[in-house]
Amino acid sequence: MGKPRVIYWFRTDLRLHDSPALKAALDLDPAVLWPVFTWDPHYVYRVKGGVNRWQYLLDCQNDLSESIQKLNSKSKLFVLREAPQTLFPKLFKAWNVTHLVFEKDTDAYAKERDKVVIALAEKAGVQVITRSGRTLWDSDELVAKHGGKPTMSITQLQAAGRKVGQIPRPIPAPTYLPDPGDMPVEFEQDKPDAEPDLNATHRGGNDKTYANIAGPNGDFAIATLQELGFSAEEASTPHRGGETIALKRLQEIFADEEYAATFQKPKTNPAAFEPQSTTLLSPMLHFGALSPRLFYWRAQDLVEKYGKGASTPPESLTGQLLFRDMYFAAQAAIGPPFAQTLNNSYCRFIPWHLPSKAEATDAGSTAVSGSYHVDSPQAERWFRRWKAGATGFPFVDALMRQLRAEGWIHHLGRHAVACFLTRGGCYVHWERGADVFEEWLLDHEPACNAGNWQWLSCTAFYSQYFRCYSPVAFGQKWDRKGEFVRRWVPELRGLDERFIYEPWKASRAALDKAGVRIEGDGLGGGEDGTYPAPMFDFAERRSACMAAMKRAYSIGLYGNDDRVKDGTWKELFEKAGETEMEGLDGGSDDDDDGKHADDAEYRKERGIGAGKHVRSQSAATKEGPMDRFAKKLRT
DNA sequence: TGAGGCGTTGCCCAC
DNA sequence: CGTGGGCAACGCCTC
Repeated sequence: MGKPRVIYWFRTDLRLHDSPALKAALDLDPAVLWPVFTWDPHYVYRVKGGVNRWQYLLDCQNDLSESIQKLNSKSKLFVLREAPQTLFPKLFKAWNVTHLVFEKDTDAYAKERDKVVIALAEKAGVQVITRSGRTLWDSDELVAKHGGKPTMSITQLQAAGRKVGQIPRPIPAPTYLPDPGDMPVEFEQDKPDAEPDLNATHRGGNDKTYANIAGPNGDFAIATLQELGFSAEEASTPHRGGETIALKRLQEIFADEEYAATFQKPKTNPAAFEPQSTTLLSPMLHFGALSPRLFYWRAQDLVEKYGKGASTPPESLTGQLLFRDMYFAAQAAIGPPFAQTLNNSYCRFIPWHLPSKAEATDAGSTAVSGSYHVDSPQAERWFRRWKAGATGFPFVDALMRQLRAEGWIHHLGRHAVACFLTRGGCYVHWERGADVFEEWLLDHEPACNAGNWQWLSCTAFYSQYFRCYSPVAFGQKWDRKGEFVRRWVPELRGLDERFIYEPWKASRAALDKAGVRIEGDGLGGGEDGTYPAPMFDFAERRSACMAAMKRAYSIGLYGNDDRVKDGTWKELFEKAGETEMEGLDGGSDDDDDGKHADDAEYRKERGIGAGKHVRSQSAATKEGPMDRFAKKLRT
């Protein structure tokens, strides 16, 4: 028996420091080691993500590859363009591989994929070694110590964590890497099915990802945005990825000992920009360019040194990392339904507008499909305006525009827009908002995204729905002068600070002076110099939503309830006098364009009469309530 | 056991 | 400018 010939498979651990899996690979004392990344078509085609996130991923890969080359000039990150499920059996044979080593992944798809790859490796006589490294503790161990149940609060997470044991200290980056072996790829390439391509709109149709298994030049190079079919010019974020930047940023954060030791998340400013008030390290954690345990111990050691006056979990820096582990462990226990309401026994059923369509899965259960019912044309329009940053509420619009442009907004900003879309304004399903965040956030982490949307919509983790973010007051609390709004909603730049959060209250003279007209719905590229009136009366929507939440809580259904699946939930809500619910929204201020062909079918399927409009607000005219409100205030 | 206190991050107004 | 109570009142944990 010769020395091991090892493939180290990089996935969501694009770093050299503190990698338990990489250490395990090197502990084998390999004769050869191939650092490999495979383009998995699931992420290329089936997970929606804008250009900014692809750029960030490539940043991380490029930086890692350079770091590998510094350790061994013969090596680098070798990128292969094929699905791992078909590629690895061929590589095992062609490269005469003895071991496959990788860091455990935690997401639903990745777990299934890895199960397949492990089975294929065993069949080929290749030994598989995996290590946990994505979280502070192994999520499966946390669940086991928590009685097999999801961790639904930070105290539960901490209790489970104490039972698992101390968070491991970070492992230093390796100081050497073995040479890679030969890399023949004279086998047939299995090309994936490129349809459906959820990123087609971002990609522009020039995708060449799978043209050549070893890349355009046959040298296993990191892909370019161009090769993946994206236009580099469309990348609009200033945030760039990579382990080198992550470690530098970590140094900077901890160089300011007072900032790091006394950090209290709820007291950081969501309207701060240049510089932002938090660490910007969440995307680095997502791509594995930064180890959460390195971050944790830097913070914890500092807090102990700092002594009195240091902040504590859950508000402190370490607290933020604990929340991340809480969501990962909740996801580990609940499984795929964690990302949805349906079949999720920990998620309340609320009859939000724009509910997901369900489809049967192989397992015979049902899962959400990504598309949704347009039960209310009005809610659909509110949702589109929310996504476009054209709600007419400047603070919400600024946040949504920053999110689209930069792929990052402050955590409290996420709270404000999430509350607004769901329980505190539009009464639109949290899964719609989660879809948008998935597409735009650089740090999109399925577990954290689903968990936070459930939190903010008061469907799980949190239940104080009467605490509602105001799109006006919340922004004002942090940024009285409206600098953040001016940065992202330039059409309002010249407006007096008395009106910057409520332009509908400005006089004609004040609007003229600022060079802005309150006009249109902000969709379809509106005219220059206009900004829309608010799309509804917030106070009215706030109380309608709160009353609806109260009824939904008293009815008390959860996502796994049979009545949720068979549609009989509707009777319960009608009996309770609910009007703010899917299928019962008149949406009468909207002349629907008939694009939503499923409407009629959906109403029929759920037994909802098309003419049964029982909205309390008087929206019988084309003029929305806010228009009247604005007029009243202007005169 | 039932009551009381607390929970990462609300708003508004009085003082 | 900071603080504290009311708002209307959830679920969970503790005593």
